Amino acid sequence: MFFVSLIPIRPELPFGAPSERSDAARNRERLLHAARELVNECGVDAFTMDMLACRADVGKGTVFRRFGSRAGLMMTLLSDSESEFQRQFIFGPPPLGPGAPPLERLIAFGEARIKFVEEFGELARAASEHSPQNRHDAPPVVLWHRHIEMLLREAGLDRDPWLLALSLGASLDPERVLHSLREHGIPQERLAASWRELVTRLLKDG
Amino acid sequence: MFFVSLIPIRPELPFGAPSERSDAARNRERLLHAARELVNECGVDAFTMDMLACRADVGKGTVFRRFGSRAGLMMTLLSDSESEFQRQFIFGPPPLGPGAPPLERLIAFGEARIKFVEEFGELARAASEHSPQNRHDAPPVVLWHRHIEMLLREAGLDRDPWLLALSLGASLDPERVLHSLREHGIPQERLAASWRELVTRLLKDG
DNA sequence: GATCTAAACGGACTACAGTCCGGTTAATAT
DNA sequence: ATATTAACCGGACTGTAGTCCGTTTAGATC
Repeated sequence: MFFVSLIPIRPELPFGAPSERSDAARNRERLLHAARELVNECGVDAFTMDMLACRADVGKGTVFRRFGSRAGLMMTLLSDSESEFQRQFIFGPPPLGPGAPPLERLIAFGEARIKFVEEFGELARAASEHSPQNRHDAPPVVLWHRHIEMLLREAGLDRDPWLLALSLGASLDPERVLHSLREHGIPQERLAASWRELVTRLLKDG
Repeated sequence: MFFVSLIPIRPELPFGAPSERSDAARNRERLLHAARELVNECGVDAFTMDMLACRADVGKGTVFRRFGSRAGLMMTLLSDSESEFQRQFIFGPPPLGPGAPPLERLIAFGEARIKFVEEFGELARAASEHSPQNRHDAPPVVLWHRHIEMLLREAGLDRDPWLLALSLGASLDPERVLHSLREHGIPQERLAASWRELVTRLLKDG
């Protein structure tokens, strides 16, 4: 059994916080506000960092100092939703949260993730674009990967559950799921059913 | 049973080929030669289209007229190896080719794909970068996706084998496999073993 | 309040993919 | 040989992410 704690998506101020300067704080708020506005107005894909700098009335350098990259900004925008999702599968009610048998939790996890992607997929995809590092090793990704691994272990799959979790996780990748939903028009329910089928077969008789 | 034919990776000259002009042919050769040279010299990631145009002593417009995009060029560079891979799992000897039971073919397919990525992964990744379309719907991808689907069907998995094949395929995605190999230092054999475990469990008692 | 300094700022600059369009040329017809 | 023309060519141009560095300023110290 592990000890899992919520992982902050974008750890602001690494440790002994020398507390943010007031102008910096003001600009961060302005930027986040403008970013949300712009994403609503023209969508994630048409959104550019120049537009953001302009709208927030701030220099471009400031934007990048704050968020590091376009992907970093997207992560920040996603951070609250991602935390909420984490909260649900770690502390929430069963079958997603603890209390249900591992197979049921896995099924629920897939379903929930698919819904998450339906809602925030564009952001999530943009958050890992142009960076395999972000895609595979970002804190939230690592966390739900470990979650799957733990459930596999509980279900008695002891043959390299880490890699197995990686494979399962792959099929829930935002880009893939989004592509199935949007490009192939596959309904959420069918994706969820396929996931259920997959993990059910996998966990059958330990 | 389907009728499968080799899919040309980059269908040169769409249909009623009006035959390429001689200067165009010359330039295509020059470009391919220069591209291979440059990829060898500085690696896929450092490779730029400007470098290519310069090295081949050709205008930039010509490069893009020929290959459409960076990803398109990478596909072209990959095309021969990809065709060879296709040949092996469609016509080659068992267990990869026809003749072995589906589970064994599936296992062999994963192993072969992992080796392929070990060798050509950087190219393959670059060929689908910046384009979910390329990543998921490029002809070779569609082909091996259908191959997996067929094997699943043969093995008696009739519950939405198309989507199941998509999920399995996801774990063989070049970017993922490459990331495991290079970033996490996971040896090829361990990936292959995990794949074997995955599909074996999945196909157990139809 | 004056001084100091590290942090934050802004916007010009670079790198790269991809587009555009006026000029050139290979192939064909005459 | 000459004319014709559709395909081809080059390279200047655009859009966007990300960097750099001289300037400004918040906030702490005296």
